[in-house]
Amino acid sequence: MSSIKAVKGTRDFYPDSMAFRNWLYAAIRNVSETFGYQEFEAPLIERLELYAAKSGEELVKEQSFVFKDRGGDMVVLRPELTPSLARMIASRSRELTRPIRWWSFGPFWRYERPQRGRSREFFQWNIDLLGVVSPQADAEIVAVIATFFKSLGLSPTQVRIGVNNRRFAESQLESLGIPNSANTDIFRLIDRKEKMDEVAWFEYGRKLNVSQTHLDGIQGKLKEKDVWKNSPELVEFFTACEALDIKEYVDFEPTVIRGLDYYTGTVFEARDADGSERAILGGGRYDNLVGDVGGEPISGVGFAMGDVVIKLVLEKYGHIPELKPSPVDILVTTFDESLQENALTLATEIRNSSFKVEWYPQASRLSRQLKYADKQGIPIVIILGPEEVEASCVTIKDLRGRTQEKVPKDKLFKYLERLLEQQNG
RNA sequence: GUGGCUGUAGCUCAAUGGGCAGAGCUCCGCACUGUGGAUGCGGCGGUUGGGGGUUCGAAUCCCCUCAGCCACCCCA
Repeated sequence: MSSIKAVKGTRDFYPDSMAFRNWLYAAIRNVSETFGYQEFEAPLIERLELYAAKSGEELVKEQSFVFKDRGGDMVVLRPELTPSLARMIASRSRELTRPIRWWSFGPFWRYERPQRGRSREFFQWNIDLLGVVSPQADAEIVAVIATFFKSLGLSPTQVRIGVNNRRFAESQLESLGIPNSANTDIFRLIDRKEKMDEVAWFEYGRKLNVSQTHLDGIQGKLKEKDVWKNSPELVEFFTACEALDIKEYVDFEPTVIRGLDYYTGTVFEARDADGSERAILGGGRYDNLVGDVGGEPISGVGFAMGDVVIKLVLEKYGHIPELKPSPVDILVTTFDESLQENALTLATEIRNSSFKVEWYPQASRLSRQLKYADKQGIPIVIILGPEEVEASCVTIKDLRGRTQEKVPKDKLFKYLERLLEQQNG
């Protein structure tokens, strides 16, 4: 038990969890690039003022790591990426070719009580499409999500993407005679609908000074799953989803509103289908964000996904593959002390032919070296003992099939190539 | 920030009502000096999260504190 503990809410990434993180990163990169998005990164600390403009007030005031630096400036460990993105876009807004498709994967911090699905330091995938305003653009971002799920083996019965539109929600409220000025509270109320039982929900509504008539009206509206057909914007959105072949993942969900204030149009979130975990990701369209930090207004649509909940969901459905700890495919054993140099030379030769090779760094018993290869998930072991040296060959053992063969040195590389192709194929 | 549950070996957990801190797994060694996730034997490993209190005696009871988990809040 070490006496110095890790900071609360942080996680140590030992090689096995690092392997998962990199696997997830690779899947994210793959999907992002499939749709033409370009990777970028922003600073991990920003000036406090950057978040003053928008973000939910609470996010910065209550839930961020804020410090005074040595020069006396207030800085924040970034709790989210969108303001940084907005700043970066704003400061080059004339020279960036539009549409802008950017994505990023990096660490974020929020000063909250850690619990299931939530830590104080987490990794987040952000992806945004800026400079184009259309339901089709919104649908593309949702298609990125669906494609991502598909690529991980998550089926439409396992995960769902709920979509709504804030402007449409506002018009629905107007039709009930609810003034726009009440929207912040009402949106919060709507956001809770699925999470509370009916009695508690009405109670909460009354606390917000919403009349019984309005509460009944809202409850009624939230039950109508087809009202989106009255919104041309949503109709176009769902038509685009069909063209993008993702409709099976997507629902109209009137209770999806999202917490952050800067969303203006389409909003969406993805959840585990049975709703037992917190939201996997959330996002939507924001119209004015870049203008708020001093650039020309540019509209965008995007989302953020944390690494914690998606991992829980993938674990739940058994979609995380066996990730082998070692990055190499080949282990060169050391037979005995006298052959140590031979082993080193052999490992170097193989490495120089651009294979990934690990050398066993001492002359332990052979069974021990084989056990090591097993545990590290290294599929191929090369044995170079006196017999092999005598015959100028090596023994290549394939741990996957429990087979082995003596291979002349001049045919070694071809043989290895063929073995490893089998693995990838 | 509020409330609840839990902290015992690297990990998972035991320890009758307060009476000698244990087991499994892991790790290391040996059986086994040319061949694997098996088996057997042995070994390493602990201020019982930390601090204080009650007691002849505390892993056990009480208080404080820290951490983890769960719910709220909020959200990825």
